[in-house]
Amino acid sequence: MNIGTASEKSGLPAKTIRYYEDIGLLRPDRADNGYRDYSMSDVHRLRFLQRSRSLGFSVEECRQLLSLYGDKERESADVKALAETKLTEIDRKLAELTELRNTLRHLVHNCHGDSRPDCPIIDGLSGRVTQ
Amino acid sequence: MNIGTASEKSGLPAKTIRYYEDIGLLRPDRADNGYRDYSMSDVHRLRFLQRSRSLGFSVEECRQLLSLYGDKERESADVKALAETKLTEIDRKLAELTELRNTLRHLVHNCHGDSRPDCPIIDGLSGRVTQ
DNA sequence: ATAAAGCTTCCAGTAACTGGAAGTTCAAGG
DNA sequence: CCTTGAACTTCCAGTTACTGGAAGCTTTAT
Repeated sequence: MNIGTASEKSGLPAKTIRYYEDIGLLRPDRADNGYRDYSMSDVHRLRFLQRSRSLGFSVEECRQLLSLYGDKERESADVKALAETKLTEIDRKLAELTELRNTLRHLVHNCHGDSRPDCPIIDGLSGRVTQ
Repeated sequence: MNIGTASEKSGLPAKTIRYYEDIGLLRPDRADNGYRDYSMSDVHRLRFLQRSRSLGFSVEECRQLLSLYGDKERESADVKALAETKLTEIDRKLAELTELRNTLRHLVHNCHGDSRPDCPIIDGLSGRVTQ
């Protein structure tokens, strides 16, 4: 499929997809006319990149995570260690995101129509800070 | 407190904190010696920035979210609408992050020691793709 | 008193896109 | 068959969000 279709399916702009190719994150085929030709497997990689980038992982982290996806020696110890490191990171992000959501939800439900600007729950937006 | 302390408490490098001041995300006091002087409220803002940036929100989105925090007209309709938009976004991120974690966990637990490289659950890494 | 650590500004460099120009190829309508 | 517009190509420049380093001032610790 052409880059436009891959863009639609992955949720990434065509520009970004070409950029990811430049930095070696994927290698789509080329059709006879010179157009890039994406397989479903390419689209999976792209969709994965879209997701993990939007969740705050760096491109280099994504490259590592993709190695889990593509690595033929997936049972090796360091690949497993990498996955576990990332799992811990994801769990931390999940906790932070949950906290952020709860606070925002409180803000929407409890502060609506209240004209006092010193609503104390707002402090929760910043999470716990070590004093 | 000095920038070093604020850096420790917020989890942001001093460089980044100065940068956030440059682009108008906070305005710490200055001590007589010219050093920046951060209040606990500044640290809350910084911690909030640290969290939301690491979760994939852009600086401009963070600026908006901070307006929820600081806006004295917090009961206005558009501020509430903004909070609700962000809530939806956060819920989507939560779902994606959860999926990513589950797949990765599967990968770690089910594929360890298995030398077959075509483990089908790996496909889950990229999430559902519209065919 | 002096050295090291921490602060200041400023300027340059990097990461990860993003926009636009200039040209080629394809799909649809006349 | 011709043309016109959308989609594709490469290349280069610009933007966002930092990040590193120089040069110099202030504070803290021996």
